[in-house]
Amino acid sequence: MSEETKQRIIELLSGGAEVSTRSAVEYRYPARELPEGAEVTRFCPSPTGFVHIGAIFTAMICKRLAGQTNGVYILRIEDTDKKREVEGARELIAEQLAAFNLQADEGLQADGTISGEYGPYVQSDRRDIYLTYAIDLLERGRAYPCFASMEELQEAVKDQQAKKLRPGYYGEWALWRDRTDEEVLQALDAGKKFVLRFRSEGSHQKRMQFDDAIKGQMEVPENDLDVPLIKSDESRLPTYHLAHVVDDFLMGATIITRGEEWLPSTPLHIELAQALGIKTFKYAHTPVISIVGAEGGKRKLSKRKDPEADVAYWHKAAYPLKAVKAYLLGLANSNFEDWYKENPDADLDEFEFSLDKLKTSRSPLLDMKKVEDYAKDEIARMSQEHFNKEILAWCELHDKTLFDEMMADPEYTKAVLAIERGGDKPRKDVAKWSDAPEQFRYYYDFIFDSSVMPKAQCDFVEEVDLNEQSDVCEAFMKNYDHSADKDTWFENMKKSAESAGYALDRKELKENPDKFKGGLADFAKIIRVKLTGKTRTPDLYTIMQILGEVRVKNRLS
RNA sequence: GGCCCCAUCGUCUAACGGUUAGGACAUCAGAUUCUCAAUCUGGCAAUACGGGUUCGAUUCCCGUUGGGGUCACCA
Repeated sequence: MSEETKQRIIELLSGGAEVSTRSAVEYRYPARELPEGAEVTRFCPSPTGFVHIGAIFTAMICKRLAGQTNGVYILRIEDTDKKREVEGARELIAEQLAAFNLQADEGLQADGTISGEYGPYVQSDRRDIYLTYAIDLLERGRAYPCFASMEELQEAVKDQQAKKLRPGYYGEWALWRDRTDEEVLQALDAGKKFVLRFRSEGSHQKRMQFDDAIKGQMEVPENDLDVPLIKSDESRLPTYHLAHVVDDFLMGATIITRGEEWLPSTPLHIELAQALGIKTFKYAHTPVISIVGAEGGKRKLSKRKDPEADVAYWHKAAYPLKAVKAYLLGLANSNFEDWYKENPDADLDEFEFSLDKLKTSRSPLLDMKKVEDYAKDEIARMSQEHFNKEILAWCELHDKTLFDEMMADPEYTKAVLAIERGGDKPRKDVAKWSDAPEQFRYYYDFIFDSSVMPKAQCDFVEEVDLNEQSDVCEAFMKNYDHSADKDTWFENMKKSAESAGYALDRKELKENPDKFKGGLADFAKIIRVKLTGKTRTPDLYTIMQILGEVRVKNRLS
């Protein structure tokens, strides 16, 4: 291609503006002064308004890798696709990462500011930099304009499929790879849009090798695709491929941690780096988190079908995020679980993370039950103070009625929230803060009375005869003494149960089931449901003590 | 379809070529002076299949089957 033609293209790409030379750009990005072995990692989400749980997984790995080597963890925003960008998404990403304690050392910060000397950290702000490298490639004959329309491209793919050939823009299918200057000039004159494509020198017949820090030694065919480097629209923004290589080179990334879905395009990225004359990167392709689909079989966690794929879900349900992170860490490193058991109070960042242990992980399935298990443990271990704070904070935001009731009598609420917490065997019935209403609303008369009958109670009413219910309550109240201690209280309940026709001895009940209306457990169940509207609660004595005599009497009579 | 990755309980996983194939979650049973998801005890539960190599294979090799990823001017 003649110099003249190249100049025309450069002018079009840059819009006539001066474009820096590579050396001028690279001068602004000096080598980092970091200790031996320090890793510079980067997490690069797109601002689509959706943060995938798998992204948190990858971000966590990035942060840990940098953290434990005294390196740098960069948060870069990849917004080269303006069509997909959602307003406010950038802030959302920063906030959600911060909530997981995954704020970056460099780049976008939780408060929306940007820090670091290797910026800009938003790709759309780096357009001219990409242009510099694209033009460098063009000048050296490693890039060329392609004027093919979408239709033509699709046509070609159809053709390839019909001929059972590998689809793609390569070899003889690379429509504009070997056009003459005249043809290019003609297209330019006609004002046709064009993308700047990479001129690959690879061959699909030849094989190449690279080492993946997680997958190990890989051997794959070379890249031979002439992929687009710069898009055809007036933004003149680069594609991911160019942006990745340029940014990570300039920012001094030492390891590219990214989802496994990038594995197939790694040969391309390696060739691109070579074409630019820069050192190729070390890659670590992390497994993708999956879920069992309704159709059966594993599939990628999808944004539309699985609410839990979106990190917003975890925030909304208000799981303690440390637990979610612990679960994720356990997925990544199987020895984490043991470590965590031994160091339950340690900061998760103290865990020595290893990429190596990810080798056998293949798109693990998200196990909500296990996450909840972690969450319950986490909450059970929390200090009472912390627990109260979280519960109240959630209620204030999401259940104002309950919150107001709680605040109306702080001492009472304090007692309610402390039930069966602490000690060796704390209850584990709260897995997320949004469980609060379910767990605590029955302690408050206003809500207990005004709310529709809780479901447990509705079912129960159908099961147990109404008269029987009042008989049981009556019998119970006859012997009820609010000031009695627990043992006495229990003895009194037994007395009441017996007089109402319930068996005290399980064996006896088993032997003569017809002689009794039920066992002591059944008796207690009726009391429990009348008192709380639930079939599962902490122990009755404690509840009654906290509710107080008046409430107990009101509810049981 | 081409290319790539992967194959141990339902799930996440552990096991220098020699283990009664281990753990965690889930599940089931029993225990705990009333419920319970808490606690304790116990149970069920896996090396996809077929060939090699080897005294010996979950482990190494080959094939089959199965699953996943990817083949965009999306990242």
